[in-house]
This record gives sequence, structure tokens and C-alpha cells, in this order.
Amino acid sequence: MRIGELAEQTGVATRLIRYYEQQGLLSADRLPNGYRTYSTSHVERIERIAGLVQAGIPTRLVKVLLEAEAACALEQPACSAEVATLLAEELVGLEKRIECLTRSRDTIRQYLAQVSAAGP
Amino acid sequence: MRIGELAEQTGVATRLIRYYEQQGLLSADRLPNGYRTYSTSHVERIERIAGLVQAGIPTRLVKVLLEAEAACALEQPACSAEVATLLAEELVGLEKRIECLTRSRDTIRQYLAQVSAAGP
DNA sequence: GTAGAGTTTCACACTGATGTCAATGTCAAG
DNA sequence: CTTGACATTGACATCAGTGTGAAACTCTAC
Repeated sequence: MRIGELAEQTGVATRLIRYYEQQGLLSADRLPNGYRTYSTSHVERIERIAGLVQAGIPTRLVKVLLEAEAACALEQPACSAEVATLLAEELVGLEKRIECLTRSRDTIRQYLAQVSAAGP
Repeated sequence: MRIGELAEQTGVATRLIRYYEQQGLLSADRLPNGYRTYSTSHVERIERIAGLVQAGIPTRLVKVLLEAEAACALEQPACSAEVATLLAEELVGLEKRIECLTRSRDTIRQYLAQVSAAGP
């Protein structure tokens, strides 16, 4: 599929898909005419990237994450100690973010429950 | 305490504390000389704000969240249906973010486990 | 009173993620 | 062939979150 269809399926603007590619988060094959072409596997990848970016992870970290993920899938953790350290640090950050978001989520849930109980 | 001490305790730059106040996320009393003054309860609040912002929640939403939280604590959900709707939408977004981050967290954990198992 | 550390406000600048527009190229349909 | 939809690149603009520095004020300590 081409970029427009991918954008439609993922809900991510074409502008951003190109931006992510430029940031090295994504690779796209090219048709003879120069158009980018994507497989269905790219849908998931784009959604994942967009999700992480929206969650406040900067693109250069998203890149590291996805690379680690790929290496992990291959069971070839060909990563340096430095990268591992970096990931370990990032893991802490992630956990903090998750905790913070979870707390907010619970608060909202509680609040909405309260409102809907009092409402009708 | 004054802003410098608060910054030290929370790890949030004074610049940002003032910024968050300017965005209406925070209120600070003033000493007779004009200096901002904070109670210990502000420490938690600042950390919470910073956490949410770092997690990709824009400040204006953080504001809504915290207001809902306060109203919830008072058991006075004096909020309009609009706000409730907005919160419900945001809840979905939060859940997506959490899911996305959780997935990344698990990936990193798995990856690190694999590396450390293979390493020494 | 003077020096120094901390504070105030204000402003200018930078980065990262996006929106948008312009000029051009490709292709399918009429 | 022309039109219209979609693609390309590139530039410019915007917005939020921060960094940084200036100029002035407050307070403490010497």
C-alpha cells in the first residue's frame, strides 16, 4: 500500500509517517516511480511508533526501543553494554510514567463513576 | 519553603515551577516581599504535574485532570457533562498510552533479561 | 553598608513534533 | 490530452516545553 492508505489505516498523518522515516524509525521500499510502499506489517509498526511518541518518548529513544525489540525477537541480543545501561535507565523512566498515568487513569475512572452515580 | 528549595526537593527547575503556575496548574502564596512560598503538599503536586507532562499530557489537560481529582476528593463532582465527556475521552487516550508503555516496558525487561543471561 | 545568594519579572531562543503550503511528478479515468 | 487524486521534496510556521540571561529587588552575613 502507499502512504495515503497507510495514513488512513493508522490514523497517523502522512506528514508524520515521513517524519518518522526521516528520523530513522521506519524504512519504506520505493516503487519504480519513487512512491513509498508499505506492507501490512507497517501498520502495526506505525501505530506503535505513534503511540510511544504520544506517550512522551522522544523519537530517538523510540528508535532504540524498536531496535532492541527487533534484536530480542531474533534472540540475538547483539547489543553493547552501553545500550543495555541506557535501556535499563529508560526502563525506570517508563515505570515512572506508567505509574503516573495509571494513577491519573484511576482518578478519572473514580471521578466519572462518582459523577455518573450522582447524575441520573 | 521558597521556590529554590521546592525545586531542589522535586528535581523540577524553578523555571518550570513558575511556568506551571503561569499555566494555572499551581497556585502559590506570596510572602510580604513577593517571594512565592510553598507548603510540603506542593512537593507532591509538582512531582505529579511534572510526571504527567513528561508522560506526554499537555498542560491544559493536566489542569483538567488535577481539577477533577480535587473535586473527586471533595466528593463534590460539580462538573458539567461536557467535562465528563472530555474526561471520558481522555481516559481512553490514557489507557492506550499505558498499554503502549507497558508493552515497551515488558519488551525492555525481556531484552535486558536476555542480555544479562547471555552476557556473563 | 556592602557582598553574595536567592528571588522577582521579562524576554529571547532553541528543540521536537506537527500543520501547511508550494512546486513538481505520476498515474488512472474520462 | 486533460483533469483530478495522490505522491514527491522542501520550506516556513506553530506550539509546548525548556534553557538562559538581564535588570532589579530582598535578605542574610560580615
